[in-house]
Amino acid sequence: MPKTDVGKIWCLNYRLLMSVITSVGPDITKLGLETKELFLLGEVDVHPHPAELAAVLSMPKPTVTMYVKRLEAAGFLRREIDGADLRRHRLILTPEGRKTMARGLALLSKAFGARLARLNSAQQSELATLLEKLS
Amino acid sequence: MPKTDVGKIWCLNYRLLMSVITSVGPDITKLGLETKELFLLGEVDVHPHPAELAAVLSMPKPTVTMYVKRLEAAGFLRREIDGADLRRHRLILTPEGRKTMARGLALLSKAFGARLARLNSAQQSELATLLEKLS
DNA sequence: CGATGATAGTTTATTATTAAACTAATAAAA
DNA sequence: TTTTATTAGTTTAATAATAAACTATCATCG
Repeated sequence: MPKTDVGKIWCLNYRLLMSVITSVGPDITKLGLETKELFLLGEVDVHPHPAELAAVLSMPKPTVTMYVKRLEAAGFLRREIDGADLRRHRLILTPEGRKTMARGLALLSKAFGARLARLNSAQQSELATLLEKLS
Repeated sequence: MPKTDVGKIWCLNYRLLMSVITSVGPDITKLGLETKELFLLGEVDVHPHPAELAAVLSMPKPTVTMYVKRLEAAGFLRREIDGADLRRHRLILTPEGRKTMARGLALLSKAFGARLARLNSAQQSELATLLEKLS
């Protein structure tokens, strides 16, 4: 069996993601946030501190600052100062933010699902399993 | 078996790609190009026209214009006017560009390969096949 | 305790990206 | 053949993202 071309898998995967993002972008924007802001919202429950978010999402800290500022202004999240460490800000999704996040992720799932529809059911499960192992 | 959470898998996959990109970024920069410029170089053989590249890579056309300009200035590719259609520019990798592309993709493969190593050889082939159908 | 180094988050100044408008060439239709 | 509509690529003008430098707080060590 020929050795798998890692670079090729990489490029395919990259293109897939970018194309899904591009296709849902406009619909997500209609919800009142940008795609990357949606990703951030999606991680807030698990990683409520900006520094963690920057690390998990591979974003520079100032980028997180800016997104958080916008998301807060839009009423999707609020911040509390962490009593135990006055430097840290604990981010909390508002009910509105949670609702919007769910809608956004649903759009994303739908778009990704549309691609997935090219595969039969068994292949979809297989792909899910493989990607899960990689993450 | 529970129904797979498409959105969750998608987010995991997204984070995987971003984290790989971020980790190799500095090394790729040392080769004299940016990560996204490398992706572009990698598609030039198959899609030699800027408009196609924009579509395939989900990039706006002006972004391609700018990257091409830089890559040409750096000596990694050159352009010819397509005789059959004077609007179109055919992009061609220079030997130097091809060498640099190979090096960059090797860096990417190495970083991604570390993750991919969690799959056995058959699973890697399977993943490649599935992603190809999705792209 | 102080002092020194590290961390959280922000601000500022710069660079990167892109939407909108444009030129030039082709294709299609009248 | 002249419109008219499309397509390829670029330029310009504006926005988005980020590196570098900063403030404030915490942690460690003498």
